Amino acid sequence: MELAKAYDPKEAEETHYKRWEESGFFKPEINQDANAEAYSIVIPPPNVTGSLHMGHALQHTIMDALTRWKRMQGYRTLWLPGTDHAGISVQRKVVEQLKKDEHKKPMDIGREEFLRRCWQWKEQYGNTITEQMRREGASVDWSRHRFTMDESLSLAVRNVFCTLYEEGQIYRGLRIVNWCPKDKTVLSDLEVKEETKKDGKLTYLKYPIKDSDKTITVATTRPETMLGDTAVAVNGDDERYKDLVGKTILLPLTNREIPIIADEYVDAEFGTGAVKITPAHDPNDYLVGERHNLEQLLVMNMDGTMNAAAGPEFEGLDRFVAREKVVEEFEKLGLLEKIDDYEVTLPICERCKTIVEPILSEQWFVKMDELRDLGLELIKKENAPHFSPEIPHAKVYTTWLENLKDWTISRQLWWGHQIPAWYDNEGNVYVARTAEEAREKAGGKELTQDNDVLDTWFSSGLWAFSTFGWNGAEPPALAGGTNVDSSAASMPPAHAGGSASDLDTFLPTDVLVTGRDIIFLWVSRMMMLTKKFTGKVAFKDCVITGTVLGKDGKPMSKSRNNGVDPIEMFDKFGVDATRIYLASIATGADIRWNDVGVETYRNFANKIWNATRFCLMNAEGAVVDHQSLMTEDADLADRWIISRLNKTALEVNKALDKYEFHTAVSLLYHFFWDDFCDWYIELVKDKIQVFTEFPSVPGSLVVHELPIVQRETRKRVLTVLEISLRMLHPFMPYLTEELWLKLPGTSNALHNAAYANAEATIMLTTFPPGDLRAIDEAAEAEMSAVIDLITKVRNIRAEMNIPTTIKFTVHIAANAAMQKVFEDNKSQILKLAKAESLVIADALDVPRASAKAVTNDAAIAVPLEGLIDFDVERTRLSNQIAKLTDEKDRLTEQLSNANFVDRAPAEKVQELRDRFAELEKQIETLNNNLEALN
RNA sequence: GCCGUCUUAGCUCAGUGGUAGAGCACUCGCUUCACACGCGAUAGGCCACAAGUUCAAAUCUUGUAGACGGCACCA
Repeated sequence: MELAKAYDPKEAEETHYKRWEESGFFKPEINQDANAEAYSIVIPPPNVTGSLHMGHALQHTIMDALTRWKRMQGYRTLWLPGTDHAGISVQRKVVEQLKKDEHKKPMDIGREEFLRRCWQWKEQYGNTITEQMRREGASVDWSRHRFTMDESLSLAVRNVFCTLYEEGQIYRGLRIVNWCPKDKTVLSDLEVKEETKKDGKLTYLKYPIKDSDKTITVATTRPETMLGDTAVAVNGDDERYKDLVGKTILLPLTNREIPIIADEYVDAEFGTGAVKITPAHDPNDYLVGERHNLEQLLVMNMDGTMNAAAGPEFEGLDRFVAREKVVEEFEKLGLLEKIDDYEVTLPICERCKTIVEPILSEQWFVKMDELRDLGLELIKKENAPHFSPEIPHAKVYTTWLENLKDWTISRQLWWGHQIPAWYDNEGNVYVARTAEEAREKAGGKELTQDNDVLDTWFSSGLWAFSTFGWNGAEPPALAGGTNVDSSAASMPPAHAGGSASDLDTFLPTDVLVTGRDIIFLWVSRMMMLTKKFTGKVAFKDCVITGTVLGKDGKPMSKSRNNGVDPIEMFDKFGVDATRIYLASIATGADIRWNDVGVETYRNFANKIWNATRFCLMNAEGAVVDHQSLMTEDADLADRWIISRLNKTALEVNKALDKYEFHTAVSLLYHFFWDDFCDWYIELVKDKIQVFTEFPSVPGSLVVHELPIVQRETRKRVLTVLEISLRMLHPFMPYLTEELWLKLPGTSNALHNAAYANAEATIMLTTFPPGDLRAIDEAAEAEMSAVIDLITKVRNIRAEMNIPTTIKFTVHIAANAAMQKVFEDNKSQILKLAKAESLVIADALDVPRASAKAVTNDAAIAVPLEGLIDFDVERTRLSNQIAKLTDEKDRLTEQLSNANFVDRAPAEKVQELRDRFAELEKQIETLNNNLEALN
C-alpha cells in the first residue's frame, strides 16, 4: 500500500466523521461493559444565532480530547451537545428581518406570529454551529442534542420557577433596574458593561430655597433627571448645610417643592456636598428615597423619551435632547452655575452598546440568599467545582458569590420562556405550571399571562440536569432521553438491567469547559440550581480556557476586524493541526493567534503521515503485534524506544488528568518526532529496509525475503507507531484514524474490551496507560551515550566542513562497559555518523591531524589527514573548553561554599561533586588535545 | 477604590527553589531512495527592575514600572 507523499486532510475529514457517527461510536451505549464507569460532559450550549469562532474551537477541542481519551479508557462516555435559544439575539434578528422584508414591527404581526417566525428562523439558521462541530470532529452524541426551549427543558423551567416562587425565593417587585431603551428590556447586572467617556460633563445646577434668596448647588451628569427630583440630600454632619436641612426647595422647571434632607449616603467631600435625589432613576437615590419615604417620580418612558410627568415642555423629548434643554433653561433662569469637564463611566448594553438607563420598573427577581449559600458551601467545603487553573478563578468565584445580589430574571421580550404567572383583572398574580392550573387557583377567573419571558441564563442554569431528562414533573426518561433515534434504540441500555436514567448515570458531570466570561452568568448558576433541584454537584471540575486573541493581541471582534475563522484554518492547515495547536496552549492562558503555530502542527501531521508511509513501505511480513514489545531479545534501540514510549504514555495520562493539555501535546510531539522518527526509525532503518540491486536494471531495488529478526523489528516499529497513533488520537482524530486503519493487523481485536464488537476504529482502542515496569533507565542512559557520540561526530563533520561523500574512521576511548555499548551498536553509529569504521579502545591512538571531542561517556577522535584546518580545530576545542570551564567555575564556587555543603541535601552535593569530577576530566582531555595541535 | 494576572531568546509562547526550554525566524551544510510541511550542525537570554527570605531565587515575599482582566463606585 503506497501513501501519497504529503498528507491531505480533506479526504480523511470527509469520510471518517460520517462513519463514526453512523456507527454509533459517539453514544455511551457503544460501551458493552455493564460495569463501566460513566464520564460525561455537557457542552456550553452555543447561541443558535452563533457561528463557530476560535473560542468554540478551543473549548470543543478540549472537550473532545477529554471525551475521546476517557472513551478509550473504557468509560461509558457522553458528550452532550445542544444550543441555547439566545433570547435577545434571536429576537433582534427576527425584528430586523421583519423590518427589512415587510417594513413591519413585531406589534404589527402579534406575539403568536412573531414566535412562529422565531422558530422558523431557528430551524433555518440555528444549526450553523452544530454543522460546524461535525467538521471539528466533535464526538458528541447527536441523539441527545438538546435545545433550551425543548418541551422537556421548558417544563423544567416552569417547575423551577414555580418551586422557587412557592418558597418565596422568586418575587415580583418595583426596583431600579438596568433598562436598555433600544432593546426595550431590563438587563441583569451582568449584562451591563461599561464605557469610559473622557469628554463627559458635570453640570452644576442652582436650586432656589423657598422663602430665601439663597440657592443650593447640586452637580449631576444627567441633568434631565432633575425633573424627577424629589429631594436634595446633604450630609447631616456637614456644617455648611446644617441650617438648611428641613428647608424646602422650589424645584426649577417644575412647580414642585422638595425638601432638603440629611442622609449619610452623601459624601461631604465630594462635589458640592449636596446631592439631588431622583428615586425613580438612580439606585442610590432609590435607597435614600426609601429611607426618607420620598415620592418615586418616573419622568421617562421605556423608550428613553421623557413622559408627561416631566412636564409639557419636555414630554416626548429624547433623554439626551431633554438633557440639553434642561441646561439651556437653567442658563436662561440664571441658575446654571457651571459645567465642568468630567470623565464618566457609562453603563452600556452588552449587546447593542446603547447607554443603559437606571429606571424604576416592576420586574421578577430571584432572591439569591439560599442559592448563594448553596454555592458557597460547595466551593468552600467540597471545592466544587474545582477550577483549572485554580488561580485566580476559585477566589474570584467565591468573592463574587459572597457579594451576590438579587437576580433580575424577567425580560421584555417575546422569544424565550414566558413567565408562568397569570393576572386577573384586579391584578392578583397566580403562578402556576400551566394556564389550567392558574385558572384553577384563580377560581376560574379570566386571566392573562405575564407578557415577559425569563432571562436566557435562567434556563441555561438548569442545563446540567434538564438535559438529562429532569423536568420536575415526570420521572426522568430512560437512556436516550426524549428524542432517541432509531439507531440508539437498538443499543443496549446504559446500565445492566436498563433501569437507570441518564440523570442517574451522567449527573454529576465530570467537567465543564468554558470561558472566563460566563463564570458568573452560567457556571455559578448551574452549580447553585443543580444542587438545589437535584441535590447533586453539576460538575466536579471546571476548566476555564483563555481567550484566543487576534494577531494584534486584542480580543477578536468584528469591529476590530482581527478575527480568525476556524473554518478557514481547517481548510488551510487541516482540522487536526488546528486542534492540536489549540490544545498546545497552556490551560487558561490567553494567546495571540498566529498561523505559524498551526503550521507547526500541520508539519507535524505530515511527519506522522510520512513516518507511517515509511513503515508501511517496509511492513511486508509483519503486523501490529503488542507481544513484539515484550520480547527478550530486543536490542538497545528497541529497549530504549519501548522505555520512552511507556514513559511518554504515563506522563501524557498524568498531564491529561490535570487538564494540562499543552504538556501532553508537547510530550507527544517530541516523543514522536525526536525519539521515534529522528532516532528510532533511523536506528532500525537498516534492519527493516533490506535492499539489493536488481541485476538488469542498475539502481533499481528489490526487497529480499526477510530474516526473522528483521520481521520482529518490523513488528516492533509498527507496534510503536500504532500505540503512538492511539495517544495522538484525542487531539488528531482524523489523521490517526486514517493511518490506523491502514496499518497491517489492525482490527476490532485491538479494541478496548468494552467495545469488542464494534466495527474497527482507533477511537475504540485502549488509550495506552503506560507501564512503569517497561521503563528501562539503563537503556535510556546507554542510548543517550550513543546519541551524544553520534551528535559529536556529526558536529565535527559540520564544523570541519567534511562533505558526506568522505567517510572517515571514528576512534572512541571509553570504559569497558561503554566500549561494549558502542561495539554492540557499531553499525548504527557508522550509519548515522556517516563513518566508515570504528576503533574502540581504552585510549585514543590517533595522528596529530585529528578532530577531537568529548562526551560524558567517551573521548572521540576523527583522523582527518589533509582535511583538517588546524585553526578551526583549535577554535572548536577552545570553545568546548570555555563552555565546560564556565560550568566548572560555577561548581567550584558552589562546592567551596561551606554553607552549601553543610545544608544542601547530601545527594545534591554528591551530584555536583560527580559532575565536577566529570568536567575536570573532560577539560583535561580537551586541553591535552589542544596542546597536541601545537 | 478593591481584588487579581502577566512581564523568559528577534517573534509567539512553555517551564521549574539547585547547570534556562520549544516552535518559527536567523547562520552554516545537505536534491541521504518516509518526509524540503524535510535532514544535520550552530548561534542567540544577568528569565521587567529593586530589596528581602534561603546554602541556593528566573522560581518564594515585598515594593517599583509597564501591559491587562474582574468587581465596586461614579452627585
